[in-house]
Amino acid sequence: MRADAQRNRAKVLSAAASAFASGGFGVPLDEIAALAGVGPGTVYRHFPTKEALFQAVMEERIASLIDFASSSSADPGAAFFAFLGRIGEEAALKRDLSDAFVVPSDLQARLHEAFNALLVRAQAAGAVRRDLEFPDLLALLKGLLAGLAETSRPERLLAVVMDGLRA
Amino acid sequence: MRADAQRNRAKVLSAAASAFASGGFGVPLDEIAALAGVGPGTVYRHFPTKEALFQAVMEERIASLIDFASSSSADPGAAFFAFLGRIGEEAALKRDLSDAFVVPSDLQARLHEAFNALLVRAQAAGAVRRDLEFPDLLALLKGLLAGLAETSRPERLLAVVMDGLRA
DNA sequence: TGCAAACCGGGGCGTGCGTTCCGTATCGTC
DNA sequence: GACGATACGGAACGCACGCCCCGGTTTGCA
Repeated sequence: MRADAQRNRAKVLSAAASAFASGGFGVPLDEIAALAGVGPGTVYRHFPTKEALFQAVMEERIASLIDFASSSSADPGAAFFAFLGRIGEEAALKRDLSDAFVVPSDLQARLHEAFNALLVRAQAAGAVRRDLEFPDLLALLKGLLAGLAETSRPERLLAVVMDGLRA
Repeated sequence: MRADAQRNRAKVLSAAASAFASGGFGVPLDEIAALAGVGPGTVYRHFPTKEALFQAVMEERIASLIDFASSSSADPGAAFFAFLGRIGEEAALKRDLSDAFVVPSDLQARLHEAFNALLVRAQAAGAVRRDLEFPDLLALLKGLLAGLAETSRPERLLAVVMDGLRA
């Protein structure tokens, strides 16, 4: 790969990271290109589609989330709520995390899987109410994340939902 | 008003009601026109803008909601949760209710006001946790409504949030 | 029944977006 | 230093949407 191409790829990635973080997946691609000091065509040379760019940006963050979920503590309940808290923190700062649950990709699938595992174990341990299935939790989470992005005190929302989830 | 104009206005309103209910505010206006068996121009003859049409459709439903909130029972806590339940029921059936909280209009303002009053009284009565202000509740509700529209068991989500809201 | 006013339909405009194309500039090699 | 391959930029395309306009039709009153 040519040196300038490598440079531009990096610039695009970093511009996309900050643009997605503040505007979510919805930011126009032209805006990302402008922020990177590059034409839209250049973006498309490096990433075949907008979703691919989004996925590239989210890759390590999601992987880290999944790690966090997998390397959970012994207490399933604590692990579940810690994960929820972590997601909440991050979503309050960066708008793109909530889109990572919505925009389809294999990242999304892996994230769902990890989260589902946490839920099942927490329910088995009696820490989370049992009358809740994963799709319900997902719908709730999507809504919560959307709400987190537009309130000034995300901890409150998170606290409400967490309390509601306890068995 | 000419007879055919009256007929068309009614057809547009009823088509819009069903279109908004199943697709939310986002449904293309051309789709509503087609459903009414009418051209887009005709829709704009009767309603100056898409938002005006939406508002016309929601008018009585929102008014009924506000009535429900105002003519509340003696117990502030019960009134608050009954209102929440009512909203949840309706939002589970019709996707447009959640947009009524988002699309700006005087309906939106009146709805917010009524809901805020319920919250304040329920908190004063000790039925709802006090570490929550109206904007927080609103953000939570928006998210919840968005989630309700895409889950198969809306009662679960509603139950979680309600339990989380209790003092 | 005839005529003017009101209304209808759908084609068309402007906008914003994701995506593609291609003439031009840049890079790396001989 | 020159030449081929590679990458760049931004103009252009296709699409979807909200909204407007105008030629033709329908309506209701005289």
